[in-house]
Amino acid sequence: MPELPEVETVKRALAPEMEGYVFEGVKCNRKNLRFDFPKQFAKRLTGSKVSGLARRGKYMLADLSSNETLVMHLGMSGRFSVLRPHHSNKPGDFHHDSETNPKHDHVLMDMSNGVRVVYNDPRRFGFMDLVKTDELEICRHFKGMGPEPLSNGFNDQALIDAFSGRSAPVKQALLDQRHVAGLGNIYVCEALFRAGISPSRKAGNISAPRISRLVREIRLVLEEAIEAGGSSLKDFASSDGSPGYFQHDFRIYGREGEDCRGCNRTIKRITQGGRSTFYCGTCQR
DNA sequence: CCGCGGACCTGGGGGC
DNA sequence: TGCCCCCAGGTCCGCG
Repeated sequence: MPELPEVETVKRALAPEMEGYVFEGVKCNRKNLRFDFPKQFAKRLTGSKVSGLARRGKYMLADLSSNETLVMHLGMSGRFSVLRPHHSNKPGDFHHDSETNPKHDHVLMDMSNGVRVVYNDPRRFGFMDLVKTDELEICRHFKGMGPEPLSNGFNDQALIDAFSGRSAPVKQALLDQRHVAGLGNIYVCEALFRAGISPSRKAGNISAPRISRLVREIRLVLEEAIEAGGSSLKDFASSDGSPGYFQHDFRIYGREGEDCRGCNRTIKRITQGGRSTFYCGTCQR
């Protein structure tokens, strides 16, 4: 369920388990996810140290001592689990995460601190890649990607410029990672509701003050979601360290037929670009 | 270049 | 119990 806040939460959960440690063994249980794994994937990782974890949009990045960066995308259903050796002391005997079906455990990463990081992804829309670190920004994943919504590069003028002349509905424009990075179906719905903007309105037809409001609400909703992820992380860490995903309290997403919090009228659902959009026809114009 | 529709996958839930 | 349809937090590609 990975939009920006979920990926950020996963990154924060994995950082203490991976940063500063070496890949001692890596195993792929199949040759591809959405795409083939890169050539010699496991071999190129093995023996390299993770100097740091980072995030760009919905991608998680692990900078390596080999001067490559491991690029990871969770698609729709990707999850990481952190497994620790069983108390039995038997080497290789790992506690199992009951939440996920082990037949979708596609990548196993054994770190030098004894932790095993497992990537599980039933739908296999996720993928992993290895890119030269100094070419990260020009690689196919990030070339043309828009600004980070929580950075200074994302501001009123940036979104005005990005939307200028666009006839696409603002819902679609916000999902386009070239305009702003990291938003997905949920947080686009939430941000548009909070900003009082109809998802069907043409992106190029929103006044500057309303774009300014949208910029502010995008930031706020993402910050709140990251905050919620941080608190759910504490709960998970006490059990098996599995990052997991959290239920944020959405105001509009998934609430078709319920009363709008703003006006008590019924929340509607439409389809845009083949995906559900939830909105209030009264509060959003 | 832009916008749109389909493709890629598996699993869960509801209706019959 | 099974079957069939719809739905799901993402992107990539090819068409007009």
